[in-house]
Amino acid sequence: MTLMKRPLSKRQQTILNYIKDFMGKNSYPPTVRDIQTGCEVSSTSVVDYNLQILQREGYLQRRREVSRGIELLGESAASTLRNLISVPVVGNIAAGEPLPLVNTEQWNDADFDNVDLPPFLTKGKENVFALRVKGESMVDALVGDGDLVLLEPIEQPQNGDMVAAWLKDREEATLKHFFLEGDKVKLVPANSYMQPITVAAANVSVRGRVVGVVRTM
Amino acid sequence: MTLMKRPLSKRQQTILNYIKDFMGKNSYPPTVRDIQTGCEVSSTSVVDYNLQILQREGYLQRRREVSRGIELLGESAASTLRNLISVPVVGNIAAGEPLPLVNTEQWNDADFDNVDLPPFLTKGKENVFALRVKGESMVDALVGDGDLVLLEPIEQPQNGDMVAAWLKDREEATLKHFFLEGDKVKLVPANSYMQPITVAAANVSVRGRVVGVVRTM
DNA sequence: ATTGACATAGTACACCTGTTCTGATAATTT
DNA sequence: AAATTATCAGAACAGGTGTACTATGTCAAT
Repeated sequence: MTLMKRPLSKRQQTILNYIKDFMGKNSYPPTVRDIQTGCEVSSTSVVDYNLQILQREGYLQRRREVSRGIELLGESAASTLRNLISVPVVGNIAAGEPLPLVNTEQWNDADFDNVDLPPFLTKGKENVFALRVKGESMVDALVGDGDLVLLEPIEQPQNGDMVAAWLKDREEATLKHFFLEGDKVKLVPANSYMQPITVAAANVSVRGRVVGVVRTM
Repeated sequence: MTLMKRPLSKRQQTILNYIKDFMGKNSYPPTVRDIQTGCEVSSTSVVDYNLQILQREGYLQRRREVSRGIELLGESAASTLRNLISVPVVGNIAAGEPLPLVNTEQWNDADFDNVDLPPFLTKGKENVFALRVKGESMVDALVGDGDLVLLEPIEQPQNGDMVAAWLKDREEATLKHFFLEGDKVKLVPANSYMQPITVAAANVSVRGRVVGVVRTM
């Protein structure tokens, strides 16, 4: 979830996300030197310096006298749960805004805000990512402003998959059921009150298969 | 299903319980010397010796090369999961089907299917329950067939809350934003393309406030 | 009594790890 | 430009921490 405290520097954000990721995987907190190498910092003192700031800003608690004495606070603490999958929110999805390209291999979770979800919401997949919906343009997919769409990176969607696609000529992002019909693609809304559209296959750039939607109020 | 393990000695039981307790309180595992003093053992080697046995018997996993490299396994790990909230799916919500009454106090989670959700989806509340949506009648709330609606039991909704309500005369369940206007209730859909309705307050039976929606595909 | 597996003590060592110190660089303010 | 603050780099120290080693005690089976 998006943090709304005083803005953290990029390095502080990276460190915080690294700690979350580490604790999710290892059940014990990282050492200063774990963070140093994991975040590619050149000195332990820099880690210590930024940990002090993260503590002062209330993101974590330290027990200076003991090793690995880091405790995450607030929302950050959720990621200490085992079996949860940390999903990076890599960008927004809106009608006029291009869909961000996701490179599953090279992205670093530490660079994004993360949400921690149970496996049944991510199909157990490790490489699921999320997009935040801006605006009301996805209502025909039963998705509203502020919702989180969970996507599995996919190249070749199956007919019937709900996909996130970029329509090049319309300059529009959309969430619809995908059907390949010859050299055309038929896109069917999730909301049966809306009408399907058919466009040239070359005009459609699929970015991922929708595996879930999450909304909080 | 439970594997018949070899019985643990009193000291091993003590150590195992100490580790659980420690991790529950501190969010990081104890050191060998923490265990030594905490369990009143006279030597670190004795702790090490018993930890080897606990590992061999499958109660925990050790990362010998790192400090505090203890991970609880099996049932022992349950205490690490304490932050996940188990939400019972107490029934369905559909246009013609009455909303099930939920008695927060007496229900037994074991009687229902449960989903385990991270706190950010349940507002951290312990008594959230879920309803499975049947049919397409909730599309004006951006909720489709099969979706899971998360509800917090509530008696007196605030104006603007999204609530699950039963309209007595129409015999219809619905999800809408609630506004009390004198002796009437105005119900506004989440989907701005749909129209609000206004009904007599006595005709509306509110069952809970919607805190989230979850959809998997 | 002897043996051998199990369990416990005490001690010491080597590496892990948090911390501190000094200094340098970058960004921002005066 | 000068001053101030924020951030980073490198190195070194001190105590924390896992582990190894040896010795002792317990107890049942032989």
